[in-house]
Amino acid sequence: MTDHLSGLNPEQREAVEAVDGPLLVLAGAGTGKTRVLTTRFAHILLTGRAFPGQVLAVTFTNKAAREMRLRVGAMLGRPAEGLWLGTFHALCARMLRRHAELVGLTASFNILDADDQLRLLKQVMEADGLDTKRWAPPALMAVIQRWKDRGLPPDRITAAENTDFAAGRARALYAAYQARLRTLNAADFGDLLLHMTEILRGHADVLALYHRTFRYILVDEYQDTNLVQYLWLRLLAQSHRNICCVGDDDQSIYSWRGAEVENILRFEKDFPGARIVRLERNYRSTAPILAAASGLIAHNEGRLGKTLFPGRDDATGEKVSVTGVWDSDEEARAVGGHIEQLHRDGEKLAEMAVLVRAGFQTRAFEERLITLGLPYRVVGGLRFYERAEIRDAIAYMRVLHQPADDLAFERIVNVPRRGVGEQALRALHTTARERQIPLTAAAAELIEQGGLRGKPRAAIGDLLAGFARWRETLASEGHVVVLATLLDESGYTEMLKQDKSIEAPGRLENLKELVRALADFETLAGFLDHVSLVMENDENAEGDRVSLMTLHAAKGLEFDTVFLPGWEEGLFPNQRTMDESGAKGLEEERRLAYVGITRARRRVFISHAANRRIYANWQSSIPSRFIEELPDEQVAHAGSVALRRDRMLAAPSVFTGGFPLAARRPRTVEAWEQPARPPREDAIAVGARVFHQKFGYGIVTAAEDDKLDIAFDKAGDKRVLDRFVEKV
DNA sequence: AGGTTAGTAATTTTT
DNA sequence: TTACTAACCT
Repeated sequence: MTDHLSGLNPEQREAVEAVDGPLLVLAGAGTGKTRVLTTRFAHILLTGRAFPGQVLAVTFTNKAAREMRLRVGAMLGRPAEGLWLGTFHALCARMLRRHAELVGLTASFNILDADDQLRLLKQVMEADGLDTKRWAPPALMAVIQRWKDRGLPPDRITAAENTDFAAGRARALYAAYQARLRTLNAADFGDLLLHMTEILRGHADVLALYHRTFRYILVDEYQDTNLVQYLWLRLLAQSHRNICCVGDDDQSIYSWRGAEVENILRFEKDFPGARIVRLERNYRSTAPILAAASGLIAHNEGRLGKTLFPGRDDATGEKVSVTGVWDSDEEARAVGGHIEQLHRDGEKLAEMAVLVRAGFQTRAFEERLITLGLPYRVVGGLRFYERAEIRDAIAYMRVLHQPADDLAFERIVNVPRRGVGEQALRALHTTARERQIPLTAAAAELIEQGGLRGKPRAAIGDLLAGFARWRETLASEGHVVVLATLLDESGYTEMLKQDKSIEAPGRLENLKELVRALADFETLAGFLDHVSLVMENDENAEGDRVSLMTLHAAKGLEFDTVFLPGWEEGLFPNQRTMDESGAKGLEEERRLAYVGITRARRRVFISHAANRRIYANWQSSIPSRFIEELPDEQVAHAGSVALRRDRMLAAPSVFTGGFPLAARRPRTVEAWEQPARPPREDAIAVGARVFHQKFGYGIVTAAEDDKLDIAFDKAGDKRVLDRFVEKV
């Protein structure tokens, strides 16, 4: 009976066993947070307090939800089914489909992604006669999203709130946007929470239904909740108050997305009599890493206050290394060299990560790793379902499934090019608006009545006939076959085959992958919901590779070795954050630094460059204040003494800007040089046509050992290692 | 309708 | 520097 409790430390055990009443678990980095949460879940079920369907477990990411499901299942000894376990958005979508009519939608409403949202909003703004050059749609989108984050529908926006955008037109535009969503039978991400909260607030019977259903509530990453998520939780928890929130105020790094740390700081006030358990024993990192992280985060005010201490006896280890380098190129070389050295000493590449403040920083490291021949993966970036070709294919499927999906139809009506331009589209829109019918219906009508002529008429007619045909294929052959058919018959694959750009072959591959992915779903509707809610991107996950990602993307992960480059004022802490959010922004940047350091089990390498290229020109920069804030005794300034003096002598004046290239001679350590490798067997000869993952197709112009000079069709002349190309 | 060019802007982004 | 958009040309 208590099997699942063995191996927990006293605090963890307390957090698991305090089942009744409100509980806040303050879980520092690496203190077994997930373990507590899953064990608590299993404990509730195993002690017979609730059936699986009576526990509501909320996470932020699909990944976290998947992991929890897996681990709960393992503890129960059977697959965990029938659980209300998922992300805020997925759970709300599931609930909202039951009560959609209460907010003017039907159960089969569409969930729009960021792209659709923006296009729709832009249309609304243009319809209102707003100059979208002067007033950027993304800016208004952000305003609207912040309102939704705070649980505010248009009618609850006060005049005082409404001054920011386009001289007070934001509220009216918001209302118009919501009206458009309703006519399209669609909801955006924010709506899932907003609608559900409104329903729970306004319909006592629905609220009572969920009070009866959910006897226990578990919440992960509570520090990242926004106001509407908090309201939703509070409504659901208000009768029994069996709510357990797990979080770490020191890891709150999403305030710019509407997250409010105050939610966690206020927990005791919101739930009087709440118990608070602190998890401070860290089982992940060495003592110096923990001390460095703690020393840094201590500079923040307004914390609930936790101190991480080593939970392992063997937690001695290397000091945190801080290195100053001349410029960003040297930084990339140094990091690459360290990675290579560690790899040669037997460390796994998959146990190393380079964590940067902003996405563009990964490029320098990518290039360096390519040169060194070290495999890597970039985490984040464009997700699979966000790629243009995938979104196009899905748009076709959406129209197939739901002919009234105007946004999807608009996306593909001229992709591939069919000669349908602005004119034709405007005619469709006009008819659709006048007759209050969807675009596809308007198109059919216009063709019938001769409202369209020439090329557009034939093209749109063909497309509509195509959809009719594909709908039959869907009925007879199923959704997997229809996608392949449709891509061929619409000319989409042909378009990509004709496309000579570097990306085209990859795009075709992605579409094949999409067809494969589609086979995992029983129905088209199920697949489309998955696409909206579970945008994930797992390719490249396999194999021993170095990880490159932003600090934000690294939250929740851990590695033996972590590289933290670019610790310079302006870049990290980021100037724009400080300009926009002042002292609060700085504290969030510091938490980001804290997250970065605490990702490491054994080694942390921080570096800062004296010169960095920003767009076209070089700029000199000074080390991040966070470096000074690290406790001295935990830090080893590797090689920086000489470099510091060097920098003082050679650094260009801020006023002169650039400096002669000759001064930029890096001091690359010899040991980092490329090790000799045996030549590969299927050696590629001069004149061979090859394909490179990053540079595309090209012709080999020279070969020397394992290095090839290649004239790429698009990317120009490059020298690359032979194992990165394949013969075609 | 579609391709070309000039001008502008450039974090982080769990869903 | 690059990437994207809006105006401009064919």
